[in-house]
Amino acid sequence: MPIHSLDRDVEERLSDRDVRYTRGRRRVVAALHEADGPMSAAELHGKVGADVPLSSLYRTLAVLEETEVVMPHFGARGITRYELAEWLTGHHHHLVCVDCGTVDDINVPPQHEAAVRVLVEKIAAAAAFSPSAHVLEIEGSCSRCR
Amino acid sequence: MPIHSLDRDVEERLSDRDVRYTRGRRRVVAALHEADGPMSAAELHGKVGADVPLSSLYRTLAVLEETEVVMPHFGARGITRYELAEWLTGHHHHLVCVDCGTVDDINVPPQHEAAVRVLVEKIAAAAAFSPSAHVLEIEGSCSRCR
DNA sequence: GTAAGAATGAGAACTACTATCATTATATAT
DNA sequence: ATATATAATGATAGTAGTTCTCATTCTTAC
Ligand SMILES: [Mn+2]
Ligand SMILES: [Mn+2]
Ligand SMILES: [Zn+2]
Ligand SMILES: [Zn+2]
Repeated sequence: MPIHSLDRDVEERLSDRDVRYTRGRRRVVAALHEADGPMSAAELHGKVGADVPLSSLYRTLAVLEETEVVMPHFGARGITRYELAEWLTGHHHHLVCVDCGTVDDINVPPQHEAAVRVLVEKIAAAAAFSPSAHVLEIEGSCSRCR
Repeated sequence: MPIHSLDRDVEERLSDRDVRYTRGRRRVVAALHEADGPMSAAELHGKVGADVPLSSLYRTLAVLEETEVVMPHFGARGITRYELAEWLTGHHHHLVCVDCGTVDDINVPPQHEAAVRVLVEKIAAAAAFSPSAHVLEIEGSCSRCR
């Protein structure tokens, strides 16, 4: 998705909720748009510039999470990373580096995704659990660590 | 797996690495064995008894993690939960409650597990990534929250 | 038993994150 | 355009979860 259309979508979502889409918030959304996987507060701090205070960054992330513009990811080494919500990016999965913790997005072709969904339904049904979503993460060593 | 055979396996693993299998460590392993999903340090503290200091509990968990008797799980709301490693429990997946964060083990019948593995291989291959493991978590509301 | 090394307990320290509050920016009304 | 109300921000203090330090106690090997 091009940045301007993303920006328009986020703008609309925020204005619907009477939340302002300020310069600081735009910078975070842009940084997440450029990223190729979820980013931690510290990583974002480096990317959007250290002049943005960490407290503001955390608050911005909290606001964007409440408005469902971003989603938290808790999958690696206990640090929270954020990514744009799937209604903005499309559903996808992750490659997680077991050595350094880096998380990269991976797009799954539709037929495989459909197969995953079917499997999840079957597995959940056997436990009388009705799934609202699934998370599939593939672990291995990233190119930097290999 | 019965507790005494689990205990024997852990004992052997630790003695192979010249690490002692002490009373405190046994209590943590037993608590994890009785649990039906990964447990946080706080939850374990409640279960093994508040007389065990938290610092000792954390250290015990660190030792058991280094020796690969337990594995950390980072999937819910940023708190680390521990479970017995899969060489002790068998490979399995998780049902994660999106409301309260509870994580429950779910066993996947072999044919479905095989299908998951095949899918993971295909998806990873498309990204030139060679997977060492996969994590499949099914999200929904647990029985308590429903 | 004694000596050496390992484990433990108490508490300090650290890191990621959250809350507070005074200041600044923005939006709306006039 | 100015005034007023409200929202966002920055600096900083506070909190929760986790790790580190070090003195003491327990185990193991001799
Ligand atoms: Mn992602
Ligand atoms: Mn489990
Ligand atoms: Zn890596
Ligand atoms: Zn629940």
